[in-house]
Amino acid sequence: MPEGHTLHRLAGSLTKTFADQRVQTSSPQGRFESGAQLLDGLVLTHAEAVGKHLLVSFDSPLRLHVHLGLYGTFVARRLPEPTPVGALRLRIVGDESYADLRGPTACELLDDDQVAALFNRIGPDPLRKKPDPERAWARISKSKAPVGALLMDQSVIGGAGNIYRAEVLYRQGISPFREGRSLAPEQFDDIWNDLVILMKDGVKRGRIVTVDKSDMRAMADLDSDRRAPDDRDLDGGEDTPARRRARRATGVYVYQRTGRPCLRCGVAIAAQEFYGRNLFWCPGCQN
DNA sequence: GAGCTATGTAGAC
DNA sequence: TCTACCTAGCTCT
Repeated sequence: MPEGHTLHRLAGSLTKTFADQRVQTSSPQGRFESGAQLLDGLVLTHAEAVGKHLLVSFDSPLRLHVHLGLYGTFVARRLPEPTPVGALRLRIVGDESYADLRGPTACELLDDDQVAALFNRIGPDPLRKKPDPERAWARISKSKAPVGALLMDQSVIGGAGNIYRAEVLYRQGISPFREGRSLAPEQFDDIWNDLVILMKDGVKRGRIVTVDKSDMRAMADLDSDRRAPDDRDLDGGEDTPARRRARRATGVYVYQRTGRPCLRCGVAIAAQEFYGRNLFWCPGCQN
């Protein structure tokens, strides 16, 4: 389930697996049948990511555009290919491997103009080679919208999602409720630079870890009471699935850690629905 | 095995 | 603002 780092990792994996191979494509589910027919028999040249979008190029003017949405998957495995099961939108078969795409929000073919339009509507991506953070700052510095919402807006910054939003604001001690225009330029620079570090690390690891090495031990100690009786009584409530999830998430400071004490100030991590998504933050140290 | 939830977006209204 | 997308990991029974 992807933020930008997942897509960049996927693009690298698809390139490595299929580059310069003539591929067979099909849409067993039928929802991408015409597109799969157009791609069938072409040479896949490379894949790249921009924000949370994936673009796959072939020896053709058309490019495959995929957005995985909340629960799409695109997984490559070694041949032999198994019989398709369930809602399989697209299968790509190469010389030694195949890849299955399931449940995407977008799976379509784009021409050059449409690809250009896609790039235009996505903000600078911290994982691209030469992103232009000034574009993001131009939007944020003029906006009355809360910075917690701006960081999730893909036209402001491409690729950051709910976890990176929560974690980078915590790491920089900035309240998600502050208006974008109230940030100092240096604060934006710190957010951007931290995103670059965290997201690159996410690509490398294949998962999001935002806790600094120097805090790892303290976080583990903080969570060492996983089965302690008072764990159920942080705010007087019963144990819940959310709380159990939170206890497992030791690689992050605030995301899905509702009710757990903040590593730095001890105040309970807060959560609320915010612009239709769950927002997590520390009311003690994010101002 | 059933039920719930989630790292997201597009499109309908 | 609501709904579709229809996966997959987790918990509960």
